[in-house]
Amino acid sequence: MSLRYAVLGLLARRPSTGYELTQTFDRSLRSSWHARHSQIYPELAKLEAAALVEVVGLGARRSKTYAVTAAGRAELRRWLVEVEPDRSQRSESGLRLFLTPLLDPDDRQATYERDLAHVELELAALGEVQAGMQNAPEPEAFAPQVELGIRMNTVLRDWLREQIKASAT
Amino acid sequence: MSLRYAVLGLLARRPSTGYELTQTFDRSLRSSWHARHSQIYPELAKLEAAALVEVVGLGARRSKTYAVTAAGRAELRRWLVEVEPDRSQRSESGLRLFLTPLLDPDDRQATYERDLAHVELELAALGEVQAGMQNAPEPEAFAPQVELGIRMNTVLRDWLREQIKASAT
DNA sequence: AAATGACATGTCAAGACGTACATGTCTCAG
DNA sequence: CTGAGACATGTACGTCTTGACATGTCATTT
Repeated sequence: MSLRYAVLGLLARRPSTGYELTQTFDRSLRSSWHARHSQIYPELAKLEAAALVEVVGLGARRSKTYAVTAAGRAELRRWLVEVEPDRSQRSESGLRLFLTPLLDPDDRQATYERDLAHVELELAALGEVQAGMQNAPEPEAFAPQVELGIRMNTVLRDWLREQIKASAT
Repeated sequence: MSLRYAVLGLLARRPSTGYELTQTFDRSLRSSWHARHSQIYPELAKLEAAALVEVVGLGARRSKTYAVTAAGRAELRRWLVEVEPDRSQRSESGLRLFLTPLLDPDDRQATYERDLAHVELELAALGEVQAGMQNAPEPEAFAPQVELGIRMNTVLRDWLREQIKASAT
C-alpha cells in the first residue's frame, strides 16, 4: 500500500501531473520508494475514484493536474501517524554490501570502488539540492531530510574508503 | 532476481535448511532484503533444479539441508561483480521520513519519537551481534558490515534526536 | 497418553511491480 | 514544413511477493 501514500504525499507537497510525479519518483524519491509511470497512472485513477485526489486542471498534451482532497490529506495523516510502520526493506545495494565479504579480495575491491563512485555522485546531487533550496517556494520544511541523506551517504562513503584502504594493504 | 542471490549468498556463508534461511532473512537480512518462507521454499526448489544448490543432508522433521554447488558459487560471484546493480530502493520507513514534514508539529514529534525508539532497539541488537562475534565460526569477515549498520543507525538516531529537540522549542 | 508449542515444509490466490507495447501532442531545428 | 525528440498518458502480460491455508514432526509438560 505504500505506493498509494507516496503519491498522496507528493501531491500534498504540490499539485502535479502524473508525468511530474514520475519524475519526482525518479529524483527525490529514488532513495526511498521507486515506481514507474505504469504504476503511477493507474494509482492516480484509483485515488481519484476513492475521492482522495481530484483533477484540478487540464494542460497541454492532454495532461491532467491532480491535487489531494481534504479526505486525501486526512487519509495521509492517518497512515503516517496511526498505522504501524512496516520496517522491512528491499535494497539490492544493501544485499550486495552484505554479501561482499564472500568475494575474494580483488573482486571485493572492485565492487567497493564501484559503490564509492556512485555514492560520490549521490552526495554531489544532494549538495546541489541543498544549495538550491533557498529559492524554493516552500523552502525550509524539507531541509532536515536532505541533511539526513547527506549524512547517511557520508557515513557510507567513509566506510567504503576504509574498506578499500584496508584491503589495499 | 535479488531473492535468488540472497538465498545463494546465505547458503554460501553456511549450508542451511529452508527454515534456518527464513530466520536469517528475518534477522540479519531484515535491513536489506526481506522474504517469507512462502517465497524461500519455492526458490530453493528452483535453485536445486538449476543445479546451483544441492541437498547435502536430511535432518529431523523432514528437514533438508542445502549447500551451494560450484556452479552456484560462480553464479553468485558473477552477479556480485559483473551485473550492474539496481540502485532503486523500497523502504517504507524512508518514505515516511521523507513525508514527515507534511505533518503538524505534534504529529511530527510523535512519529519521530516512535522511530527513535525503534532505532535504539536496532542499535542494541547490532551491539550484541558485534559483541558475540569473537566466538563465531568464521569470525571477522562480516565485522565491517555490522560496523556499517551501527554507524548508519547512529546517524539516524542523532538526527532524530535533533529533530525532536528542535521542534520541542 | 495426550496436549502444547516450536520446528519444518509446502501450496495457492490475490495483489504489487516491471518491461514492453501503444498512442498522441507540442516545440524547435533544419 | 517535416522530422526528431521531449512531453504526456495509458494498457497488457508476466513475474515477484504476501497472506492464508494446509500438513506433518518432535520434545516437553502434565
